[in-house]
Amino acid sequence: MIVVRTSEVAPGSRPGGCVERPKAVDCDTCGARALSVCGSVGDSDLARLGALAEVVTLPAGAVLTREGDDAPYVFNITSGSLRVYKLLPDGRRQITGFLFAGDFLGLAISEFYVFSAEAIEPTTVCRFRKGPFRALVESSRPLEHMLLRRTSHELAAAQNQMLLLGRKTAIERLASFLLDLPGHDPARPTMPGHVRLPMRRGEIADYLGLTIETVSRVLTRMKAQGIISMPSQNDLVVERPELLRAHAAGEI
Amino acid sequence: MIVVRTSEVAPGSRPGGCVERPKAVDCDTCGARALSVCGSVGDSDLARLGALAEVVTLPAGAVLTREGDDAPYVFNITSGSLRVYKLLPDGRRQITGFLFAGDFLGLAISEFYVFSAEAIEPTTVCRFRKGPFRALVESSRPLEHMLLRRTSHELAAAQNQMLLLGRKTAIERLASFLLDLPGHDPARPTMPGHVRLPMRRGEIADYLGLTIETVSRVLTRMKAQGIISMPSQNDLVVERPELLRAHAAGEI
DNA sequence: ACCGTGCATTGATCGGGATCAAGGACTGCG
DNA sequence: CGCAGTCCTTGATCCCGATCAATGCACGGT
Repeated sequence: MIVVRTSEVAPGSRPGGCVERPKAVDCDTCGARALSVCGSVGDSDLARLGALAEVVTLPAGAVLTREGDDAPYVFNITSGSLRVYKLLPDGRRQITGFLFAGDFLGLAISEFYVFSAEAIEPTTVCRFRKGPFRALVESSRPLEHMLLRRTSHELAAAQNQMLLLGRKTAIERLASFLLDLPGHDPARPTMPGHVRLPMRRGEIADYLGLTIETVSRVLTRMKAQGIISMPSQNDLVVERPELLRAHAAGEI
Repeated sequence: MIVVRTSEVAPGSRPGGCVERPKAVDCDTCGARALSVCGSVGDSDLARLGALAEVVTLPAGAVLTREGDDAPYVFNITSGSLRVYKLLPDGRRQITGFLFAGDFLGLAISEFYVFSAEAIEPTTVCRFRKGPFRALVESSRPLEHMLLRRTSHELAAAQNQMLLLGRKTAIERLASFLLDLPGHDPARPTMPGHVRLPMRRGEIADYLGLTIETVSRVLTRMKAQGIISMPSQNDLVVERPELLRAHAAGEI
């Protein structure tokens, strides 16, 4: 039995504090469409999707799902970011993933949520009732195909995370994490190597199977070695991507 | 950088030693059919599946796939067991799963294998060329549906394994592992609580993110506490399932 | 400007599991 | 049967990351 500092458990969460403002949905102007499952369906199916969708606006810390609760919805993130996690009875937390605009939540469909999900920052999601959504999936071949593709990719990512959690050292975990974050694709018009860290140290720690202190120490060490720099606590610049990649692969 | 005892890396593997004996396939008499994706398709699709299938017989230690290799096949296990794993360059190994009769390998489909897979004991699999298999999936709605269901379940299992690897203690990991192994469903006519361990200690260790020594010590401790008994090295009886469950959940 | 609060960093110490190192047990084979 | 090879168990010691404990820092409220 391991006692966990209670402040680490879902720090900003306010049970039931999820502010919901269902609005009319306009998929045509949705910035996340190209990134999400919605981008794979034709016009008629998109109209049906839009008819099913409710836009929900979440303030930072709002609870979207709670592990074990009845699961009436699946979600598509349109902006912001979420933490998805599982808890042990004594409060130990494993964050299984961070979700960003375009990501889909609810692939591991079951009668009950098998994870909790909370907004890290102000976030908007499209919410679908599971029943009608399933019916739409039944009738839309491209949508089901896209879901299978996405689920397969998530599974592959999960297997990489198992390698990380089971066998990598602290610095290798951080290096892998920083490379996986959005912000490395050269297609984007942002500063190259610039990575935004919307989550706190405690969330990084719970994602990587480490503690806050170790995360902080490793980041400090990386700064000292010139591998990264941090303009602010939540912004990071990869100065030596090749070193980061070598660490991530366990080659150093 | 961490040096790994080379004997731990794929101990019994013989590169290229996969003995292949393609035979005519008779799905009707296949004992694994009820357990596998094949069980979900109608007679006509089953006939097409059977036409695509090649039965491959693997001796213990044979290599089925190698991470990074070109991936022409997907597989369905009909008997025996496999280890599926990923390696770091220095030989550290993370086993992402053990597969048994009825399990499907190749859900995380890509152009290249993203994992290695080897037979733990004498094993038979049905092998399908990826292209024709995909075409069949395209044309069979129930098959695609079944694949999505299976992939979703695997994803949920992977998330549980992340919790295990990131946050559970050694005894909690072993307890969870023993409960997840086949042999606990009351439907089966075997001795209740009896579990077969076809894999070696080193494989259990690499699955749970531990070392051989720790696995051995924890099993010894569990025996001393009367939670389990071990008639032989590869056979285990759960004497106190409620204690095992409490440990697995992290409640002790 | 001054706190108060929450998060991040840094330092000192601890401990669970890794590593190092023998033994012991099982299995197949001459 | 004896022997070799392989795997498993057990003991001694070590070390990476956890834990305990301040301190630093940014921001918001008054």
